Amino acid sequence: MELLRIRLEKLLKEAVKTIEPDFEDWGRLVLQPATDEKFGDYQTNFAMTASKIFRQPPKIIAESIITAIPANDILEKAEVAGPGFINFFLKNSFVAETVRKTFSEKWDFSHINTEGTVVIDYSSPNIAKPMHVGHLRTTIIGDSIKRIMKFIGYNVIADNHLGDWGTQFGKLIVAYNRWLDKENFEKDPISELERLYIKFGDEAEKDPDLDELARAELKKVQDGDEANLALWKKFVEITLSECKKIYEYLGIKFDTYYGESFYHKLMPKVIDELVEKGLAVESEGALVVFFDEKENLHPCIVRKKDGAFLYATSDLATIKFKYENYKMNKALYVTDDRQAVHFKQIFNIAERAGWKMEFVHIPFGVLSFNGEILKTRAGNTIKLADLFKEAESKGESVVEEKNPELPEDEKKKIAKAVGIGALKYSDLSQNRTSNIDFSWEKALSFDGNTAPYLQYSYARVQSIKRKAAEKGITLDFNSEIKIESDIERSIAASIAKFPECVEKAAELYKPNFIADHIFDLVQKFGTFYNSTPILKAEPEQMQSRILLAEAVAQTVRTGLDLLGIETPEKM
RNA sequence: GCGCCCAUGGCUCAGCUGGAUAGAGCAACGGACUUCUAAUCCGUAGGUCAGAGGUUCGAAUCCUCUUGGGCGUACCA
Repeated sequence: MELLRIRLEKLLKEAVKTIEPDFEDWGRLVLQPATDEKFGDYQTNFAMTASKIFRQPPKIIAESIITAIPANDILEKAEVAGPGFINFFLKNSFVAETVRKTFSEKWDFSHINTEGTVVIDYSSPNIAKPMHVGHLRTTIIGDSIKRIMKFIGYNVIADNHLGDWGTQFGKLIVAYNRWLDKENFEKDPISELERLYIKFGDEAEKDPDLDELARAELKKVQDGDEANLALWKKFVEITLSECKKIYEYLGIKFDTYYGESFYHKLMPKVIDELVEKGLAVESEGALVVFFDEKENLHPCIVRKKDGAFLYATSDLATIKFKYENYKMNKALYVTDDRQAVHFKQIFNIAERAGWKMEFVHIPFGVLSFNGEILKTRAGNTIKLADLFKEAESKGESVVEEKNPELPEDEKKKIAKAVGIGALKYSDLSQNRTSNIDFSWEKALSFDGNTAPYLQYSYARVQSIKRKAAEKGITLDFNSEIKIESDIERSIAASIAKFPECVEKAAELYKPNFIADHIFDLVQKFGTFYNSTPILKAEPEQMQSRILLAEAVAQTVRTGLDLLGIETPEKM
């Protein structure tokens, strides 16, 4: 089904062509959702921006556009307003029919170029360090963006670019060889690795030579030293299996796990190519790429003086690999804001190397706790296991209170969906660029603009449907939805415009647009629900109202699904 | 020093890349459960959008400067 905006744009274009046949600057013709319902459904400021070109006052242009709009069955009226806006009011019948069609038809996003592959790099934990809350943002935001891109119709590959080849291995090997607690390692390998990592940091502060040793050990890994390679492999296996448990728990799936080690063998060739193309030159013993002065970027080291590769090298290798193995549309990177400069450098180098594709760094704000940035070394992290447990138990206590008669396993499932939903939503519902100071209270809030609130509305609709079924009423998806009140009109319009908000979310990589939209929809539904009887209405009215409620529920479910949040049938 | 991000009611945040009277949620206050789940709903109160200039029909949004915060700045990722 065509988006409403696209439908309307076509009409508008026809109208403009009629009054100004030579006009071609269609980029100017922007249709926006109305800022207030009293201004209708959509508005355009075209008449104002075109005023200079057409050499006429905005209001005159607006008037002639309105009269030139071809006959159609979607528009109730169009009005000139304020300094020259044109406000468009859609017919109730058209909006209602659009809502009804959402039950059987998919939205058509063919006006967006989705050709080729989109690779999205997110989560990407550092192997051998335990994941903590700090890793949650990239994971949750990345997963949501992946879902959104897929919904639009992109062919998406979710890539977990594991940090499995970096400095931490050198440090860990040094620590492992010196301070390993064998018993603990066998019992709980992850926590022993964490202990060793922290221990190394503490020791290195007293003895800076240790860092040098660590670098040497890392180099040995990268050069294929057997003993070190075996240790490396062990560390990777241990942490990766732990990470995968977390992903499974969160309902997050990756298509590829091409970590840095995967690209290692490609790196020398990347370096060769950069040197060949005159991009990388030697400086102070290292191999470095310099940038044009106007870029305002500091030089980027692609090979250390000891011959080892780094983060930049592996990212460049990744890009070259993508360029050669996929028909790339976009390469997306979801990492925190502090890496912005790194990606500017990498993208600039890749472009100069001729690895053509669209690069987007999708940054998010840094997560802190009590004002301090979370660091494994500082020991101020919140363990994911604790966070998840807390989320579930809070969910459990509410379910227990509201629905004690449900079977235990269902209560458990609901508790998890609600608790984890609240957690994910607290992050996804705000603009990703803001820095967040983690708060238990906020992360696990169930009231107001939260996932449980949205899930609750969904569950209420399911409950109505169950009650209807008990009464022997069957849902007829072909029957008409009749808009009988302002609130119903408002709800229907919100549902019909939902895909446009997904489109916007995809364009700007901002899941919070979706959260905003469904929250607004659900608030309206709350008003409707509390003021309008459904099951006690006359048969025809009842059918129409149930369908509208069902459309709300389906939109909420779709929206929450795009955020990676589940919708239980009861709660 | 240079660069990036940020500043919106008491608190936490939206604000769809310049639109009409700046919106929510918490918290506060007053109302609504013999009625489809009160994890809800209705209402009241609360703002010089950090400050000053500029751009224009029109600025929280764009430009410049100032103040105050966060971050990054060649061998970490």
